[in-house]
Amino acid sequence: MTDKQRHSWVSIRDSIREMILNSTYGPGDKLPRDEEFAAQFGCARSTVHRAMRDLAQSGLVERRRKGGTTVRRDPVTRATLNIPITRLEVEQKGSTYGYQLIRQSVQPTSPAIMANFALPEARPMLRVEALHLADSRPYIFEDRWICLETVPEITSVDLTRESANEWLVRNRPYSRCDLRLYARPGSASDSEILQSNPGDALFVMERTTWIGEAPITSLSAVAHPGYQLFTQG
Amino acid sequence: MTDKQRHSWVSIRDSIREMILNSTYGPGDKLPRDEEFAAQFGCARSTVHRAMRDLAQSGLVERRRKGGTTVRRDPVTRATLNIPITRLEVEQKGSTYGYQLIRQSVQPTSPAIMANFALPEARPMLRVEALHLADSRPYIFEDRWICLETVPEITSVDLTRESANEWLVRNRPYSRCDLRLYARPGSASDSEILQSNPGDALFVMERTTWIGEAPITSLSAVAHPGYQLFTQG
DNA sequence: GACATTATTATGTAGCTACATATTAATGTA
DNA sequence: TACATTAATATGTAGCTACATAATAATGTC
Repeated sequence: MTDKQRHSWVSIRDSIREMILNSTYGPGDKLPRDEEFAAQFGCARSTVHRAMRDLAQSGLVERRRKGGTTVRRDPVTRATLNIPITRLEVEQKGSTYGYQLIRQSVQPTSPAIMANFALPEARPMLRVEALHLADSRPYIFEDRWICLETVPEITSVDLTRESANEWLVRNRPYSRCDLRLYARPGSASDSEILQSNPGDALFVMERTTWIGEAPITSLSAVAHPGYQLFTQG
Repeated sequence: MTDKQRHSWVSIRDSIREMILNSTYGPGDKLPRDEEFAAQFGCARSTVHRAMRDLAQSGLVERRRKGGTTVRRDPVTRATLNIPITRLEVEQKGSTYGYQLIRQSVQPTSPAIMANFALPEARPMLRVEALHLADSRPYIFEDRWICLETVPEITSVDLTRESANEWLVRNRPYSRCDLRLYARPGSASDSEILQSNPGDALFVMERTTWIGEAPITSLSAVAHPGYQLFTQG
């Protein structure tokens, strides 16, 4: 009678990871088939499969049907960013949240926004410029474009009271989100809105979302000097 | 005889997501049990389970044993960052990669690095300052600390030829990675190394990794002006 | 030999059962 | 009433079978 202890997929995953890290299998090598691993570990193929899926998702191995599983030649660092509603971010730091609508107007899509959405032609969109505050100090300034064809209800929302950020996130789940992060020097208008000094280094988050193929919103959020973005382990 | 078409977990997930988005279930609401959904959709509980796991991972719902599944009151945007080896990043842009070791020395941990690792006391570490180049132009400058207790072999690696980035990623998989992103104005030494102008806005990525509880490396990578970080959809 | 067709193969998914685990609700006892 | 113990419950996981799918290898035809 063989030893029939239960193997968790986590322990299987760790065993395989260990083998990769101690060079039993090196970069580019083909790993045994799931079934072979299952026999080796004395567990079911489904358990190996789950372990492998996790390793593949974390970027350590690559899987292809028929092709089998190979150790990635060039491992990537994968990190998950958690971007909450700005109000919550502020409140979780123990600060008081404030919000201020600056401008709002219907405009045809600018070339930059068309590029973000990969749109071939301009569409009518609502452009909303607003400021998020923490303890009455500027926190994040957002310049947002909302597609009126996809989100017509936005015109009947009072954006002086509720931020477009909050309304959209609560009412319009998205199926795809593109993110772009970079630094840029603060302009004169930045320093006016964010009460920063001209030439300050500003952290910019550009975010574009779709539901299916339909564009929802594209925005550039400029944070106050000193802002930091973390991963949540 | 009931209609026995196969339901993929993806379609089940999308159906449930759709219900949440069209307010069949609102923020904070408790969703039916997996079994009930399974009966409703005419599929197995395991299929609903997989759909739910995905929704939970993407941040739309929260699951708790016995507590059931609830729609998150405050949805978060979750994005996965793909951070490849710097050499690959450069090569994938079609540029020629270059590498240059600037300084290397054994030092006791600085307070900032101790904080990154959450270490109670200083440990001997190898500090490596190096520059990554794209088409002979500065691309990313990294200031890296490597824990000698966890990675003693690093002392026998010729870091003038191989970057610590590459050696570590190939030889030392990690189990935990903390990431911090921010912008900071370039200092005089930055502008010398990165050939930037003083006052340029620089994008900084701080990365700290562990294997189990043991610290591996902590680094601050400063990118050349104009650098952008993307999510890979 | 070039190209279309047909096996082969390893991963991916759906469905089932059984049991594990965490957490809440119910119950019993001082 | 207060607190410990026990039952109930929804999700989580392991194992199994069967079939789907994609990609490669083998084969056949001109």
